[in-house]
Amino acid sequence: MSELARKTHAERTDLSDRLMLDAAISMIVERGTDRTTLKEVGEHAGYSRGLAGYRFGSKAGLFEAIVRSVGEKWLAELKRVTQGKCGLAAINAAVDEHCRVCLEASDTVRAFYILWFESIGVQSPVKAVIHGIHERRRRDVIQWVEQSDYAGPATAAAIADQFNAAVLGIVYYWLANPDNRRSTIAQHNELKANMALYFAGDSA
Amino acid sequence: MSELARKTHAERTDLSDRLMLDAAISMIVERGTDRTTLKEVGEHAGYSRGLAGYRFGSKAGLFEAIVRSVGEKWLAELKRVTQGKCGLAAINAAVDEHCRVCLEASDTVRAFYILWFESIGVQSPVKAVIHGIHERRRRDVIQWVEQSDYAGPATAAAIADQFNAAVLGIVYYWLANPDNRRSTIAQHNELKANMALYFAGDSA
DNA sequence: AATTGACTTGCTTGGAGCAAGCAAATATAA
DNA sequence: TTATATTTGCTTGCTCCAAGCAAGTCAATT
Repeated sequence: MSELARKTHAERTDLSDRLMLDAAISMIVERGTDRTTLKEVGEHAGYSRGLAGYRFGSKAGLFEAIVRSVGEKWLAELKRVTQGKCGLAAINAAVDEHCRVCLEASDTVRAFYILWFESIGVQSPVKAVIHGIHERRRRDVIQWVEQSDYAGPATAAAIADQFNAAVLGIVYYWLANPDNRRSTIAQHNELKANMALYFAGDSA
Repeated sequence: MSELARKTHAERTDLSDRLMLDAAISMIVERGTDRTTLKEVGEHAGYSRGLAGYRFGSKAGLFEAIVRSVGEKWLAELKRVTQGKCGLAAINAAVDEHCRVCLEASDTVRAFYILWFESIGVQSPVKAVIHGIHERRRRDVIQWVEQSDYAGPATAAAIADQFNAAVLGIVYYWLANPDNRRSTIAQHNELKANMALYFAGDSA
């Protein structure tokens, strides 16, 4: 069915969408968002100059589409590995999964986080999507803490913020030093150890 | 001496440099780096279209100059407030100073961190400067830990990485939610509390 | 007086984005 | 089924504007 010939409209757009998103992800990882041009996204995907701009409306629209599609898969995966867990067990599972994905080092995730960080300075559609993802992550962590028997001094929200800040910081250094696998692993482990401190002497 | 008339060469460049850097910082905070143009930086500073490009060589060069100048002042300030301290005291002083600067919310610092985060996706001169700043921060924290009587299980490097990751994560959320002063304060406080956990039961 | 250095202006290049057009796919009618 | 109409995926030609370069002007230095 992947002949050059006969395709339904839906199949055509699905295909060109996928090809262009893949092309864009590669280009973002290789040369950054600045030097990723709509023209080349279209052409690398095997289409014309103009298709990426036409399909996604603008460069920001293209980036938004990437963040949306990757973000959804990512959140679903995190949900899966923490299913039925709470407290430190859920946190550990989430950190492990996160570390695994970083080490896997797919262009997809790298591009996702590059767009995440770059969205900070602009009033782009990407920023809104990221904000939503962040909020969902935050709520998840709060829930894990609240459903556990944690009874320490820090609020669940404070722990969640601390946790998410740490994850983001770790991601930053991972992006900056992609080849230092040892450090990536160590920082994830240290985060788990750090979170365990909250749950260590809390039975009082 | 700030007449329109007679200026020495050094005075002229110093002045135009400052004016253009200020203009650029405002524009970055207001509209993001993308929509900050060399043309408007020059014009907003009261010069011609072309001066910013001529002076800084390129847009990346302008951004590098901003990160350099802000970064130097910033590191000096951090050095000042932690002078003679070590261990948790130094960490607490650094966090307090960091929190203070965030709450002050000067365009300068905001632009600095925006450029910091955006440098992640590119192979820009900014990235190298940021990397240097990060390394110095890391060494500082390691030193603080090593010079204290800390004797817990985590290495000084691990604590430093954890600390810097947390700071960066907090900065991210501060940039994303600039008006939420309570959260900014809370996260800084939580970071101090978190770091205190390392030093709590370590006398063994 | 000669030269250096600050700053400006004119120009080229290239990407973003828009609109008009072409061709393949779908809907409608005989 | 076959013929016609319409929608929709995709392309091409265009305008606009920022980056960056080179040649020029004028003030400051020697």
